Amino acid sequence: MAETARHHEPRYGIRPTMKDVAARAGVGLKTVSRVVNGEAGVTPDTERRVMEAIDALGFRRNDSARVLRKGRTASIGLVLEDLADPFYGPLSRAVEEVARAHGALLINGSSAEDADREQELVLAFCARRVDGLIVIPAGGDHRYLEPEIKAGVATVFVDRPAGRIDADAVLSDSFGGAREGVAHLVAHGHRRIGFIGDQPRIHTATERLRGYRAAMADAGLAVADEWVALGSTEPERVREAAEAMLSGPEPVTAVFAGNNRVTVTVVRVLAGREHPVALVGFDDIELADLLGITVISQDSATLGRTAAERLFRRLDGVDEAPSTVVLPTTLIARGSGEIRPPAAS
Amino acid sequence: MAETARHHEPRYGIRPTMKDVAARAGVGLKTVSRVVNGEAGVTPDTERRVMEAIDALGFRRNDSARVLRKGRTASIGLVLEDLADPFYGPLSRAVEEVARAHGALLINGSSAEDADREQELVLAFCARRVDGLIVIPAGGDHRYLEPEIKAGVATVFVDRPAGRIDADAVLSDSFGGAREGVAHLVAHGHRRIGFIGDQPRIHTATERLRGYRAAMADAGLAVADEWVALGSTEPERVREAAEAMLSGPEPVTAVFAGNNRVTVTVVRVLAGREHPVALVGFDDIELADLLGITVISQDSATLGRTAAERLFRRLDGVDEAPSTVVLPTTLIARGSGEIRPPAAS
DNA sequence: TTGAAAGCGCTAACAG
DNA sequence: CTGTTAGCGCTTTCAA
Repeated sequence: MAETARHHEPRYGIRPTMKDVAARAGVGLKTVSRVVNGEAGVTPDTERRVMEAIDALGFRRNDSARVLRKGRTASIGLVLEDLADPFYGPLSRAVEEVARAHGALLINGSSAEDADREQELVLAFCARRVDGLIVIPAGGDHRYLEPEIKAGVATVFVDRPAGRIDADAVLSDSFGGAREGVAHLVAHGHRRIGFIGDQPRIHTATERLRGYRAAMADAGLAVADEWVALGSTEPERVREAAEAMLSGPEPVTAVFAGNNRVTVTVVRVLAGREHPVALVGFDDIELADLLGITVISQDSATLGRTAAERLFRRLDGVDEAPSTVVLPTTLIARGSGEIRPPAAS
Repeated sequence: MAETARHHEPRYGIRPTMKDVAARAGVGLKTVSRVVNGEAGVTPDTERRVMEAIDALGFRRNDSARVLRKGRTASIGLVLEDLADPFYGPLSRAVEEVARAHGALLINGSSAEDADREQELVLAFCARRVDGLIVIPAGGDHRYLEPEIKAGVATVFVDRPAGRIDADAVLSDSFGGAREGVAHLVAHGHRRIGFIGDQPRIHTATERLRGYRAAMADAGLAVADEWVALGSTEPERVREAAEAMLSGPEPVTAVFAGNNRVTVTVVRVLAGREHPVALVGFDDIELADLLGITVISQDSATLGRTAAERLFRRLDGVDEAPSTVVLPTTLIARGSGEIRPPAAS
């Protein structure tokens, strides 16, 4: 173990290669490769010697070189909006599990809802030669992906469809879910219902708004402009929007919240109010059961798993036309959505 | 756009290389490399021709080859326990932000609290030649990392210290936080306080238990065996543990929950009970403000950011002895921790 | 300003 | 069963 000649110790930052292992074990380079990759055709004795050399040297195969030679990286890239959002954690984890089952690693990136950043991440992943890409798009134009897809990078969009290209997508039923949620409020006697959602450039936001309008139309109810607020999900903005539609001569008696961020803030606003206001939110939230929040639940883990499975099916060579899967949502009644409007209303 | 000779179209799955770009632009390979990497010494006219060829061919530099030559990958690996746990989302996101600021990509993996899986992930990351590693350890022995660290892979442990090697670590003050939380309960009149925590092999679990015992000792209170339950954070297990210590002849009048998973379940258990029981939980939880849950808050994003900054300082060549940073926790009183024990107690 | 040649560490193809 | 050679796509070095 202890070497006397200090300059013979492995230098810091230098990694042994297969060549080094081969020299130490007194075998050929290819034999080392065989052992490292568990290929057949190596004497147990030779294998043992190679193994010893590997351990002694602390050898670890350089996958960059391997990738360069083999063409495949056994890794996939996931671009989402914000890993810190509790909606994306389970999604990301589900993707990871599927990747793991296929022996692939996951590279992650948050676009922060910025189209340029999305593109930057996607292209960086492509430069790393990920085998496939799962994208929750921030931008609305994905033609920049055409050369990549042509080059064989499998791509699946999740939560929102791709823009201006034909690609696989796995979505939740935003329209249907919102429609059901708003219909639920209508069924409990509400006539003046507000909608607070994310920015209109986000597909799910407009789909949910469409669902809201459909439900109102189904019930023969007009929608006042002041009842609809699309924009950032920053707490201040949501708070202002909520307070605006809850005051004035004709306040709403119920609110439909367009996503988990909005719901959380609306719950806080409503908690500080005298008269109860009904609420249904899109996306389930932790502890919503204890707070009695009625929600339209979408399972983000299923979204991720479904997308990842589709991706690997493509990587396994399945060659069918791109298609879109829409996953159903579930209404979970817990109280807040069953509050009736004040009698005078 | 439309090519008539179908067999002249780029074949599916084949990517253009710098050589292809060079041929098309009528320049040398190195000139393409210069343009792609924004190096000086290229005529604007030449550059334009190269750019055109790049766009026409849909060329994207192969970073595997680049890495093989340069030695650095501009990527770091993050191994955590479970990306779906809301505690790790912000941590991961914070690491990502720092990495981004340093031009590095993030490879992510969940160990699922399994030591073998942790090692598997870490070594896979090392094979990809990540420049650095941020690890939330699941296992207790990290000697397998010695060759990697010797080879120059910067490594920082987060949330829990490394086992059997000397390495940088960024931790929360589990001991001090738990001690403060339990002291808070004592200050509100409690004498019989339960502790429900994670598995004893997890460092933070035992540290928090130590803090609990210290606070009890500080107050001159004995701890009955039935008041302490360490184990899985599965809801059923936590529920059973909570119900056990809340029943019997001498039930606890307050519970200290060892982490966010435990807190969530305990809150559910207590919600179904007749008499109020005090609760302080380690980790803040979304909507805990609305539920009035008193917590010992630790900022997981700060944990991640601090670790990542330290990692990049190492990568920038700072060469000091490994050290441990302990971040303070904050008690946030919201009601559940200020409930007093029943008078008869 | 530009390009030719060498080589990073590995695997594929082929020989012995 | 084992080893040799070529070459993946890029950057480095050096020469023009």
